[in-house]
Amino acid sequence: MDALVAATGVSRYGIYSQFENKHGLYLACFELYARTVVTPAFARVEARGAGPSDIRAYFDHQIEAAATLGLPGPGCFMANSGTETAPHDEAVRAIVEAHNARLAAGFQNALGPGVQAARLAQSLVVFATGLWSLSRLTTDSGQLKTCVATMMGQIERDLK
Amino acid sequence: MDALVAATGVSRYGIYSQFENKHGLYLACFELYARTVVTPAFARVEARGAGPSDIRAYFDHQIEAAATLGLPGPGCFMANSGTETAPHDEAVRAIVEAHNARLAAGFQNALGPGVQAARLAQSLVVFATGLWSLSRLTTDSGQLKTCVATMMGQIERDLK
DNA sequence: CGTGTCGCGGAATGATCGTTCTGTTATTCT
DNA sequence: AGAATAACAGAACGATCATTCCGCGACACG
Repeated sequence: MDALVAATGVSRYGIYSQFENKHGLYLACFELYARTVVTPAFARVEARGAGPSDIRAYFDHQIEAAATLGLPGPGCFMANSGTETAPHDEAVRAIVEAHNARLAAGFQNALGPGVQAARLAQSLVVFATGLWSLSRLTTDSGQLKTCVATMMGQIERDLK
Repeated sequence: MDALVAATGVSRYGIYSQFENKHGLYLACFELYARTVVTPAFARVEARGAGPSDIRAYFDHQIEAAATLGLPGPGCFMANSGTETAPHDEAVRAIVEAHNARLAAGFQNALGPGVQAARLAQSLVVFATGLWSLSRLTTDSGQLKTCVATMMGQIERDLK
């Protein structure tokens, strides 16, 4: 909380008058993150008429952004919370699972209908989770991009 | 530390006489985990003459074991530490990166030589990281197995 | 101009946690 | 058997952290 006060310039009083406690603030962060980070980045994948190339662009753009801010980076707030706090916090678990379901739906939107596309979409959620996790360790954005290219190349080949 | 004393039956004195401090104990856990968990589970992938089916068996067996102990489970100690502590702890970062390199080498051993196999192996590391992360959230082992089947199906098709 | 309210900085509070210390018991060696 | 060592349980200490409290200043409004 001290770090938060120092970084934001908001007083403890101000924070505790807006949020019940630290946990409430934490939960509020998910909504903000989903609206200001996930939605803009994922919009093209969720748009009508999206295709596999939009998935590829989504990954590449996110990697590029992370590389610009400096790798290893903070990764994805949703993915981090999924491994760190979700197992001990039912509210967080529900949020992260809803987020993963959103990702799966978005991927399937871009991959087209069919059971095989659904399976691929689910696998892409797994892949994305691992990718953001690795982005917290590696300094090499090229390695991440290669993985995306490999994965997407397989998927595009598979869809034909 | 209290939980550790209660769970192991070892006294604080005993713990602190074997390890310098909590961090030293934590680092020692990685060696134990690698030797008693990773090595036995991953042996068939690393063995000479291994093939893609051994990778598939490795994943399926790990999922089965996790489901037996109860899903959502603890996931993988290496993967968890990679997202949680490695970013703030250089020693942990080195350990987890070495582990990931080991995984990549093992996967490539089972996929055969060639630059494409190397790329697939790297993507499998990403996939595995995401898979253990998801195993901390889901209660459905079938979902995890489906992802493995999808991923391995693609890879085996690609190698031909 | 005075009064009341709001928000602030920062000190107090209470809990938790890693680590150390103390008195006691078990064990080993002579 | 007796002395010395080792190991233990649990109390004590110091630090950190979330949360609350308090005194002060700024601003609004009568």
